[in-house]
Amino acid sequence: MKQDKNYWLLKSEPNCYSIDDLKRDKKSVWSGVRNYQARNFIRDNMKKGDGVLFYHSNSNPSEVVGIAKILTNPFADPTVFEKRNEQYDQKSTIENPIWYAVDVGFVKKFKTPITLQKIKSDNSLKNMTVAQKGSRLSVMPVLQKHFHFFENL
DNA sequence: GCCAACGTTGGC
DNA sequence: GCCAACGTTGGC
Repeated sequence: MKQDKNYWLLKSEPNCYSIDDLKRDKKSVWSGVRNYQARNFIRDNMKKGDGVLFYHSNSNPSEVVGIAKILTNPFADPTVFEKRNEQYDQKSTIENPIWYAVDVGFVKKFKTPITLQKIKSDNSLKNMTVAQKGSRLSVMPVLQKHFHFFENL
């Protein structure tokens, strides 16, 4: 695993879990990811101390609303073991998990969010993965230079 | 292993 | 609500 700090964009639907929820809770378990590509990012590259852009998807408008940070290294997604969860029956164990989660901590909420439209129209931001057509991943890597733009807002 | 059918995501 | 862009499922 690389030593350098990595940066991520995490999507959440605000009516499900918003930046205000994270601000209130201070931290939250980022669980329930059931996409293999997103899983691989979490499992293989995400680690304690990484930076996070918090993004509201399916929103009006969709936008980056704040900064968060990764508080833990990846661990077995606990929602897999909930009996009423449809994932309960699969062969995911603590020793050999299929799905992973991390703890995410609140850092700050922007006074003015950066809309997807703004990202797409900004020459230095428009090549971000989130601005690309058809990108549906809920977890995606972010370049350091892009993270710094948001961090310095 | 191919691929059609179906389900989901998410911008608009 | 529409639909493009995926991902998943299952018959063959």
